[in-house]
Amino acid sequence: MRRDIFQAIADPTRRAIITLIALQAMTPNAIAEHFDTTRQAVSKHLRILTECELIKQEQKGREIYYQLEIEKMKEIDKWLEQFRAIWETRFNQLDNLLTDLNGKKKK
Amino acid sequence: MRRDIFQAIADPTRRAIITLIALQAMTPNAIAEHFDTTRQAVSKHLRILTECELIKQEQKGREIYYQLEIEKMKEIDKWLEQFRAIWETRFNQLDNLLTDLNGKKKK
DNA sequence: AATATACGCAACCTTTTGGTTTCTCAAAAT
DNA sequence: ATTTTGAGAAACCAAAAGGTTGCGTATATT
Repeated sequence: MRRDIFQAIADPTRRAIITLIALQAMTPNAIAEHFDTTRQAVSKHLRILTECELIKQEQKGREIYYQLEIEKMKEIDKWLEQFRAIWETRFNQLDNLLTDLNGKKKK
Repeated sequence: MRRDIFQAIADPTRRAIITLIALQAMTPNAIAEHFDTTRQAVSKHLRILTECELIKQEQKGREIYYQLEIEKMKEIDKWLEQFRAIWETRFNQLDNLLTDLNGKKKK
């Protein structure tokens, strides 16, 4: 069973859950109300998200509040870093090209 | 058949392919040499990546070079944006807290 | 004490995924 | 002209994903 962040965010429902609880912790029932599935299905998604440590639980009486581990989200950002370097380079190349063209014009 | 970027980058082999061809276009055979699978398996991954427009092909004789569509990668970045806002806010809150503590110390 | 609620867990089912093997076709090499 | 090489397409398969229903248990409510 592969369980990493990229796997976790592949599912659109899970991405929606992440967005939903990003600002405030919620219980499985409360979350399920936002979707067109059963609580159990949501519960499964929550388990997957928990297993890859994207969310954490906090028990309050018989209710369990799920909260986003925002720090973990940075791992995606970290992976993107290598490509960001490329698209910024592309931008710089364009920039240089424009500068060169300007230079030629001025000559 | 769901075919979006998040789905595409969920597979570790596909992420590796993306990284591999990020800097220079490669043929399926050349790509497959880097992995422990058959060319056909790689070919399937390439098809999925092509379908969600993360890569594009360029035919040269009987060889097909696959190249990363770096622009498409920005869509992931775009999704992350909402969370970046949160983790920067958290940082600011911490910053404010530290400032407050400093203020109290100074009093 | 009895009932209702919140939740996780397990069993089960269907569809999707990731892979392999085989086939075909077009371009290159001999 | 024949053979080799690069590559997509199709058929097939095992494993995983995503969902459902049913059950057990702990906490609240009455």
